[in-house]
Amino acid sequence: MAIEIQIKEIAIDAIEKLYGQKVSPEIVQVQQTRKDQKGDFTLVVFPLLKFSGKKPEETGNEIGLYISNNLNFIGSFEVIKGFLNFSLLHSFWLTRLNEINSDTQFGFKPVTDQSPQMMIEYSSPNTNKPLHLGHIRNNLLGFSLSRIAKANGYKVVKTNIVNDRGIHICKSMLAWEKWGNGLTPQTSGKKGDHLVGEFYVKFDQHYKNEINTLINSGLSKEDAEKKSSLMAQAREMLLKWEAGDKKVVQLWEMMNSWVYEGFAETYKALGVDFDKIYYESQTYSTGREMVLEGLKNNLFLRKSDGSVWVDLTDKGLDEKLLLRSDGTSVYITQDIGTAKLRFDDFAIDKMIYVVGNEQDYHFKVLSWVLDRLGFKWGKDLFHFSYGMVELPEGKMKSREGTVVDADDLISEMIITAREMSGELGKLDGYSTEEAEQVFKVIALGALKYFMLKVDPKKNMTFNPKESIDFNGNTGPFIQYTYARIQSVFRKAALKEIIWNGTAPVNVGLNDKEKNLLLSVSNLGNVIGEAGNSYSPALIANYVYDLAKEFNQFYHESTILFEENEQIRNVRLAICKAVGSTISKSMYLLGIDVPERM
RNA sequence: GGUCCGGUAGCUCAGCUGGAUAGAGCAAUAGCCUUCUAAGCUAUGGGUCAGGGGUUCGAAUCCCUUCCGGAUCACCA
Repeated sequence: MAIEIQIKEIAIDAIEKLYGQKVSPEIVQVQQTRKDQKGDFTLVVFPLLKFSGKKPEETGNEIGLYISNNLNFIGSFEVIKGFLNFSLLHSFWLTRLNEINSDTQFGFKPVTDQSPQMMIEYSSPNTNKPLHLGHIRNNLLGFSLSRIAKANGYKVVKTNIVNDRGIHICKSMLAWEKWGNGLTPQTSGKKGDHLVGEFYVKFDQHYKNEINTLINSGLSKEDAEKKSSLMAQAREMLLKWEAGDKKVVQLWEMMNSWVYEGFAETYKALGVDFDKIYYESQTYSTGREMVLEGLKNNLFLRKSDGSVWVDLTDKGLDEKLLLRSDGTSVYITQDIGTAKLRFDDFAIDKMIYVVGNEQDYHFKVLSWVLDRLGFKWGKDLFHFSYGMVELPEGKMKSREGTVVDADDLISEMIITAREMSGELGKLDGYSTEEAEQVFKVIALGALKYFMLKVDPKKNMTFNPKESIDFNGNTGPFIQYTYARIQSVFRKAALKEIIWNGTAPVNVGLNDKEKNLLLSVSNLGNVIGEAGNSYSPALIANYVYDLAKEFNQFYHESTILFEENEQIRNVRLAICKAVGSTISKSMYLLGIDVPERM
């Protein structure tokens, strides 16, 4: 049981015994003592004064005495300005340290057949262009969430819905037919998703030219858009696709397969993966059937033009279109179908969608529509909404060429890591391949940590030139701390220092050592909290604090040069616990830690 | 206009189930590599926690309000 809770329970006892009053638990606040004060845990006395009817000093001392008499791990206590500070016995901390070190799953809950199942949807790309910075945030969040959920005892299914059909991919297809000259990823030497993306851009350019020409010939912008022959051809292609036209479907399959090869490469570089991928092309008709069935059951309404709507005004939302007047499906239709297929495929207890906050409204609607269709999980679906990634100049705009491409970014990061490592020259004993592997780990560590340490719901600014640093509050700093610890153990072996892996419990601890133990101990709780609040950022910030504290400790204290064997063993045990905690936390963020760097 | 989300140091961000003197990093300045990795450590400067009101022994944190920024309210996805 967490120490805070133990103190709290005894405190409640104390008030009843001392003052004859029953207090509710939320009034009793136990927290960690501020770093600049003596003590480990603090009971806030102010709210208890009305029960004691005495001054803060006196009340604190009475309760403090009761608690230290009833909890065997309290070493001493003092009352400062209405705060009752407890110092715990060193032996308690050291016992705790040994417990942590002997528990390889410390902080992680086991997953069994009986565990609830959680499905997490993330990534969800369109197949007409390559992944960009925004997708990176999505993928990293989704992947990290899946690991956090698993550490909290969920069976996790990672899923992806690929938006592989629709007008957008038809635009790329049409451009390729018109101006592609049979170009393929092989003949062009380009990554498949980038190639297809280029044709999407090409379509857009030609379309704009066409519109401008029409406008110059005297048409209004609206009429020009209606008269555009390129757009008409793209639409026609979509209709042919829906009708199963052989040639169109073949082209579609070919170009999508290029994109998938490209995506696979990016996903691999990012280190994310999926257990089950759904394709919109396979789910949208199910969605349409469900809407029509709902219409039959009077859950939805059909307007005079034939379009189908859901009225959610009673939920504070608007009317929302579910099927177009021509009977074709819209964006949400596909999500309805996908949801049904998923729940048919898996016994899902909890469904999480990792999707940007521009779709907050969409998911509110989806939730109610599914509820109305009779799915008991509809109301409970969880939209993990995250903010946009912006550039210093503002939003990314493909039109202005300010989109930061995922692949470009990753390779630039690796180049920077390589240069920096070269300058520092610490990997001199490594082969080229080994060193290259470490550069990748560091580069990705920097990128991932940067994206994950920010509160997901906030928009974040990404400065391509300055943002990603390798110093300070960064992934590499934490990785570095881990590498240092590993180095200590390598050196210990070289020096033939014999250590049985445990800390002696009869040794005193200095403040830094105690703080490190506290931080390690906390991370166990934080992992659970992160599971409830779904926040990789929580873990990221805690693990940074731990790494920072360790680096300070490392500079202030000797470890292997410590002559007192007992103290040396305590410090080695702390190194072990910190290293293992860092690696577990980073694992939850999807970040690897190197043995050397 | 309705709804939702944000506003904390020059910049990027923590802290938000109310607690002690609001924290990091970057940037700036000054130190520290013949001791376990200097991607590090130490020190200095930097704040009307957007403004105003309220609740409270106590507010960056909760409530109300104003201002600023973003998102959304499509037969787009």
